Amino acid sequence: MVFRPPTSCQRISRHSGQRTSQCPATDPPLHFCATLEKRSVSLTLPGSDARFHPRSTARGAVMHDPKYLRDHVEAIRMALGARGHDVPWDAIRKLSEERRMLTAQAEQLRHELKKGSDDVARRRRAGELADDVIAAMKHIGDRIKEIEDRLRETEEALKGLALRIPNLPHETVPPGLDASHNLEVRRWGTIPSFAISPKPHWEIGEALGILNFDRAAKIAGARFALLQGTGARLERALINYMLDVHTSQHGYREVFPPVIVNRQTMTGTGQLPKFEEDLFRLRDEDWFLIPTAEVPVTNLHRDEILTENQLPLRYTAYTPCFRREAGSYGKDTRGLIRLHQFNKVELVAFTTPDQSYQELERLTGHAEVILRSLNLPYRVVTLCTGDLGFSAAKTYDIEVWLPSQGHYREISSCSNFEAFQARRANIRYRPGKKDAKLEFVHTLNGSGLAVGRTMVAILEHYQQPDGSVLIPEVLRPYMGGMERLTPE
RNA sequence: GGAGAGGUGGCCGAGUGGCCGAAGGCAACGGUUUGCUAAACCGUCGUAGGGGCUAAAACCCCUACCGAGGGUUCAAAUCCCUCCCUCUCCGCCA
Repeated sequence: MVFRPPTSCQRISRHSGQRTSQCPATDPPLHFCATLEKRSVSLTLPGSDARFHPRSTARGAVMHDPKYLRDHVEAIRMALGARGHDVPWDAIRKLSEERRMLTAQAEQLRHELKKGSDDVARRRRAGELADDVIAAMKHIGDRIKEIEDRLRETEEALKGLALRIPNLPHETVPPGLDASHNLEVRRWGTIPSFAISPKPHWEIGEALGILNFDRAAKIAGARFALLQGTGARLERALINYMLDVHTSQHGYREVFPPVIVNRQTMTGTGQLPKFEEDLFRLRDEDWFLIPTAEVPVTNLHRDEILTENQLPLRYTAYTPCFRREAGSYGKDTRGLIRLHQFNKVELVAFTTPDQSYQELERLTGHAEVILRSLNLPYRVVTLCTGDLGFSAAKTYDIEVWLPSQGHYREISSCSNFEAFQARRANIRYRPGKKDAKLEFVHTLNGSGLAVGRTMVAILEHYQQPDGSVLIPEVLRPYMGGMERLTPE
């Protein structure tokens, strides 16, 4: 298996709107994902100027120039390397060409039909008969119907496949197979040494009486947690503290969105169609529980046209998050690390393309501020191509040190999606320059932070030999001045 | 859950079968006027796909789009059906 991350991604300034402003309610637009339009993928491909413009009309996605698409299918496939391993490229290419052909035929016939109809109108007005034209047009109308039926099928098939193509990694993303190839960027804080071996957070919490997993299992099942007393209050304190910092110090606007969303919303941010098995879906409805606030908050501006001077837009949201955790059997079965329901404060940003990587650094820094103020040691790693999520172009994971496990664990994940989500969700902006075309915004988000895992880190770092746990100073105002958790 | 009203361009809002990509207004942009601002006046002004011409644009031609999907018709924003969404009233409810 060969990994070919895009090695030299020279930017070419090209922007192009590509969709109508309507977005079918249950039929998300076709997006060949990828930020290709903004990058020249430097591969040995002829004429690959990296433009890749699917088109969508109210009928759905429609195809264009086959040679063009073929170039791009190839360019994307090469650039994705192993990330594109399970994408059916041949089928995409074949369907693309078919769509191109059918579109051309349909357009030609519609042109004739239009002219014929005008002719009928003209003759009627002149008081002439038009029966011959009417007969001919009737025939053409039937042929159009046939072709459009085939076209519709082709488009649906193509769209279904194209929505499964992941985003392209940014040029600064290190190549690699899996998490072991992630690149550490920086560390902060000192890893503490404990006189006796530090207890895991669930032992600490259960001894304090603030965590109860037996009851959670009774009322819900495995991978749920019950917080009690000061534990519940600490969770609430963390949420409030994080929101306060992000709104008053970092300039984010607080939102509190629905945690149940529809299929189109899930498709806009990239959870669907590929990852349905990771989501909780409501019975009898095309509704899903959100796995992260990224989903509703990024979709705030779906199908909207923003103005450049509105950007950047920065939102923060506290929501519960729900994940099936399918395929994680046996991992992190104890404690608060991996639950079906957990709390998270999320940061979401919309920017112009030229600012998004600056924004990624900024946003990551905002998440780090929380850890620093809690005095929790952490490191930042850049995910390698093999570990990168489906929709992301670049991701920094922030990992907090967990004393009981003796290693760093993810507590935040901050990503730039470039235009990938904006394309799927049709979020555009009008550049300030006169005569400027509409462009897709860039979207970003990051946890700031995962509340449950922050609780884990606090319990473990602030545990005392007598079984109590000190409350970090910045949280004390949120705890009624309380300085220490003691057995309840 | 019951009854009703409505979804048209960035926004508001006309438009009941052909000359409608769609009047008018607002906003925006360019200009004239102006001490500055404002006002007035003139002009431009939807999006996407394909093709032509280009070094690339501009520009020209074709096609699609009036909530979504389907139907009737030579021809649909306009007529019919289904669905989605919004609003109002009634009932129920945190």
